[in-house]
Amino acid sequence: MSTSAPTGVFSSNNFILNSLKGDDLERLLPYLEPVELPQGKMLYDVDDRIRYLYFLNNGMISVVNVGGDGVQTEVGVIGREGFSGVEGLLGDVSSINRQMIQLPGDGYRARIEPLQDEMLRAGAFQQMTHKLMRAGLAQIGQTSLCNRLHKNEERLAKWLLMCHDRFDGDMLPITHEFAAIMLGANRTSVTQAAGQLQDKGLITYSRGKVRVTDRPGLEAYSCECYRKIAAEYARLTA
Amino acid sequence: MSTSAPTGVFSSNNFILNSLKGDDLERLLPYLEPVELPQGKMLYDVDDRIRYLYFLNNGMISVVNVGGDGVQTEVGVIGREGFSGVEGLLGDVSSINRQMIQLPGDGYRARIEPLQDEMLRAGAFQQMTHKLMRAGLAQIGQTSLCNRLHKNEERLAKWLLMCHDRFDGDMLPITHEFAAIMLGANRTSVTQAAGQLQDKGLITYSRGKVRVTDRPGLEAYSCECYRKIAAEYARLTA
DNA sequence: TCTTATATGTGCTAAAGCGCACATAGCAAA
DNA sequence: TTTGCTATGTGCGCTTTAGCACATATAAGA
Repeated sequence: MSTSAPTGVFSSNNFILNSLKGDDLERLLPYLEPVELPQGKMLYDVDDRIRYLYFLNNGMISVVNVGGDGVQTEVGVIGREGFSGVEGLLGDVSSINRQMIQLPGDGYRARIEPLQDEMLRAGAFQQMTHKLMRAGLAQIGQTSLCNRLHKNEERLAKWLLMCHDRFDGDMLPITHEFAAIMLGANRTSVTQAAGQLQDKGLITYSRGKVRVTDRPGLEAYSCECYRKIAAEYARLTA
Repeated sequence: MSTSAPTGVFSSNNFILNSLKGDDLERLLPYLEPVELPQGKMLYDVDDRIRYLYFLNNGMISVVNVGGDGVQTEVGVIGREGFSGVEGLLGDVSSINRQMIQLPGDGYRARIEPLQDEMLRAGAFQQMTHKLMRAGLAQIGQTSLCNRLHKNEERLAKWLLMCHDRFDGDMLPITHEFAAIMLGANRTSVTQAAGQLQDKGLITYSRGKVRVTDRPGLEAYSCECYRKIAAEYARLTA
């Protein structure tokens, strides 16, 4: 808290912060505060005013839409490849959806105001944000198709891969219950699907811990949506 | 073609063009060409280079994601409230998805280059585009949830309402077959759903013509997604 | 060790929707 | 009028998944 602004050499695992150099970075440094992000922490709920943007070094945010009767579905995820709260930079600071920490981690946060100013400059931050929105549009569109057309088992595989990409280690702290909420599916259906993935030797799990044991196999089994989304984000850093 | 650039008083039903005044408008006028948009015309296919942006006065574009095995689902629609090809303004001119004219109409098109320049200016066009992207993110997210959680009949109602909003008159040129593709559903399932909406007195249809006979009833029957999306776009012009 | 909360296993019924086959009906061109 | 194409109606079996209910197992804490 007290040593909020990193000085001198700055380093981060966040792809966006990492891509900034010179003045583009210098202007932001004073506003970056390190934060710990515990599992379950809600960054924004629907219609909340966005005050901070979060740049993760590790961990994963679930971006969730909420239906009229309280049902939810994840429409996208955010990890070190991006930052949360982009919509706050688009002329209105209210959050479109619910965003919460799905996998714990750490990163930096910055008040939204200096970043709004940055968006008015045709600089590196604006450019990266635009690219990120492009990838975000691709992700959310592909997820929409996936939600409609693919089976729970494939969607679970895809989702575990996306988690695995953004979290250090092979052991993911995830319960069937939570995965079900994210996938917009029934808990028993997820248990069914997870059981099948386990039978195929792709994962093992026990009481809230899912271990990815055969990453290539999981990729092969997942629907093409995983690859399409990953490819879109790979272009960000290419 | 020859009288491409409207001069003097300019008027359009397109909300974005309409919102521009003074210099912000003047800079674009030389690039605007009137276009007719016949049903079925493909504006961009996946990975196509985006050369023109389309500003509709009337009609509707379907934004469609395409799966590995050729299956498709609509992930969003565009009418006079926006313009097509926003992703071309985000650092890469390749199209993320397939975009085609679902309901015929007319409008203007402009080469992408002057609009890319415009995006580097903190002017009215950039501002409107940002707001539009915000609404687009909201639409596509809500559609994703809808695709996952709501029944075909509700989704059909929602889709017909979105068509109705963007097309002049109550008679929509739509076949069950085409609606099925857009909804990512079976043709027979759409026939089933359409039959039920007709039984309820909300629509009538025959051979590629769907007539909305009870608009308020259709709104009441549709899932909340319609209202949420409409509300988000209403903020654009508020 | 005992207790308790939570995570997972499993069995059942039912609904939704797919996928296919085939019938019929309306429209248009010859 | 005839022909043919396209749009819609309909029936049926099948898969997936929802939605329950309840059993069991594991971890954490008293």
